[in-house]
Amino acid sequence: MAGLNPKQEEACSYTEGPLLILAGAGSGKTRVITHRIAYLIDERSVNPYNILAITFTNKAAGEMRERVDAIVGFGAESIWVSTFHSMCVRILRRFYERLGGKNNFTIYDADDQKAAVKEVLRLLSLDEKQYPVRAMIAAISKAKESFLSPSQYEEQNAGSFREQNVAAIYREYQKRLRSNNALDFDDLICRTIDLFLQHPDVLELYQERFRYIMVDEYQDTNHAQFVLVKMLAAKYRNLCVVGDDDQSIYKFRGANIYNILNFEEEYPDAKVVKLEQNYRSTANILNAANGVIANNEGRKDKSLWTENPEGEKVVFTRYEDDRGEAAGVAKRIFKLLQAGGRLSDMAVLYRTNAQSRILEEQMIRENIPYQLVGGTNFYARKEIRDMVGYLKVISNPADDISLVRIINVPRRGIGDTTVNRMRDIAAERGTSLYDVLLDADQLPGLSRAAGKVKDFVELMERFRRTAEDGTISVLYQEILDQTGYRKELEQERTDEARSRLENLQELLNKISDYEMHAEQPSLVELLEEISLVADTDAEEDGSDRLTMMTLHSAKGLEFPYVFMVGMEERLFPSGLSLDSDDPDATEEERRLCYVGITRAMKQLYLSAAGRRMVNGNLTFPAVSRFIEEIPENLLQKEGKQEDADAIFGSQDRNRYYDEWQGTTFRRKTGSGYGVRRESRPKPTMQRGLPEKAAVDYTVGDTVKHIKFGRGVVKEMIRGGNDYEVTVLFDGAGEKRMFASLAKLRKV
DNA sequence: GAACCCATCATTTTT
DNA sequence: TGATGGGTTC
Repeated sequence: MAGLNPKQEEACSYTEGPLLILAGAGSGKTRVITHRIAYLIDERSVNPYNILAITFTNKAAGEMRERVDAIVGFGAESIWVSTFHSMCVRILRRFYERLGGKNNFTIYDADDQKAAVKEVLRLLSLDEKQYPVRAMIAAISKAKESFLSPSQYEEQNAGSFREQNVAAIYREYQKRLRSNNALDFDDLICRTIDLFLQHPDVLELYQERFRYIMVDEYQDTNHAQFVLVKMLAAKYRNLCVVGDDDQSIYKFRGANIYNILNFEEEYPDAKVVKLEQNYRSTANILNAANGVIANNEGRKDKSLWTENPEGEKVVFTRYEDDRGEAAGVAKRIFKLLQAGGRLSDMAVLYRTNAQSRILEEQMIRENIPYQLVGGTNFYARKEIRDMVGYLKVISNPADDISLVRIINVPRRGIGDTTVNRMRDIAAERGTSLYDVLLDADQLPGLSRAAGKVKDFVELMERFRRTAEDGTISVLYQEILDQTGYRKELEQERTDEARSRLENLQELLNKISDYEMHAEQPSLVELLEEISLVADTDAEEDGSDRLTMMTLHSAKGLEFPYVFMVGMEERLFPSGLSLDSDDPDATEEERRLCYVGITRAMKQLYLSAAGRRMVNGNLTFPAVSRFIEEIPENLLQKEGKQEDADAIFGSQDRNRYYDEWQGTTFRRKTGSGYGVRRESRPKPTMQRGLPEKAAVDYTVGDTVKHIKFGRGVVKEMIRGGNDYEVTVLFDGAGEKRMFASLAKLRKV
């Protein structure tokens, strides 16, 4: 195991029984996981077929797959590298009938859920104000995660009138999903658990298959996922979980930090390995991070250290206002560029998406190319959702939610009244809406609309026939043309319509791409990928751009130069977390700060503004407590450090803490900034740099890879003592891999 | 059914 | 500030 430190090596070679790897930021976690897999196969003769590696995001799964392929070579493809959700889909597609479902089920995403809840609220005549859709979805999700059925939920909250209604919403929601033959994301996990509980033979099948299980980002697992893993690992108990409690930042979406904190109680015989050597950051940056996180209680005891040089001090700049901050960041970026830095080495991180606007405006003004990561994703766009809606109905006509979405898009004279009447009939008959449409001409009271409904069903039936014997891309084009969707946009002749058309073209590209690469393309599988793979897997256009994103999106990434803006009380840590009665809320913000700081490799710039526009209000925020938690000797402070003094003269800072609400002013209308946002550049994936290696080839050489065969080295980037090698293979196309992992031989 | 006006409301996000 | 959703009007 060349190039691993003793702890890493220990983690790789401990293969039997439960293992907890506490992997600090930048400690070479992914390397350990991939090496461990290789070790299992090479040294312990484990059949790759018996290995399961679970990650959280598709991106992580993709990267791991690539690295595993590169290091393992032949046989690697039989390792399951998967997200929780795609693993469950795969299992359910095979066995869902055992639970009485149909295996062509549709997966409902957040938007579909929202539509379903809204329908339920209307049905139950409940007020959206009192029962906000978001909160209802959260409540349902939470209930599912703790395996509470609607009735159990009702019982548990028997005392509360409101909760009784929530239970009713949950019940109706679930009923709807069932009759629509749809599962939401939580169902994917929970129904798989149901399947295992009700059919022990199926569970055993997978226990036998997955004799070695690894879970990455274990601190992000929720309760249901914990249970699922536990069931799978129950027989062989070869469960290795990797995570960092200090990087747990997703409590708000169900992550349960106790899964990792209590792992040793759950598995008393567990071995614990701590990876505490950081290879990423300078000592100053790392110590700043340590200083901040030390203020949290209830964490696993560990302290990151590094052999890296001390480096520059962490810079903290207080700007007069938010615009000044954006300008200051831009100015600093120019300085870095002059000194030979590259934009792709820099990132600006912020707490809330709302902060991006002012930064974007500044970057546009200064002609600094940038990319936003995250934000609205491709599949959330209206035109895409519409087209996907058509595909969903074609694939699963029972999907009422999607049917209602598209039945009058583009306008075809089937208005709300008609739809509601037909829904009533469907409810009466106990059939799906689509079944009602099928005999629209027999229906009473639809006189005028009946013809239009009939036209629509005929259209849909034609699509279904195409779906049966044509390709998906042909079907897609047919939908675009025969519904008049394309024509309508073409006639609009606005920038927006043009961009929508481009997106529709992009979707076609994705579909064709899928058809070319899938082993056995099917509409069901395509839709599954669309639902499960949220973000556009970025075309890496390779152009040199600044990256801007939220702190959350930055997890798992690294950049030589990092800017963390808006280091202000009530922005970061967020006001909501400070007002929360949950003491962990502020600790989670601190972990988020820790995550942000540890993204930086060479230089970290922190900043705050003395005046900031928040939700249309002018505020005078105090400097974030996190700044004060960084040891003074690591900080280089710039700008006016006093708080609202800049505006109010000499007032006590703490007064502004207390009275911040009193110091906000409503902004008068009319001002506004001149620059409008351009269409957003598409998000691009970033990947981290690894560590060591000695190589006997260089750019231009022909090399051989165990799996991909012959190829020519196109590029070698040094990262630490490793090389990131880009090879153009004769068969497999261009691949990037690490010299230390890929067993490349010069030919 | 579409265009407009007003009121309301604001973390973080992947699957 | 801005996005969004509901209600109103033509």
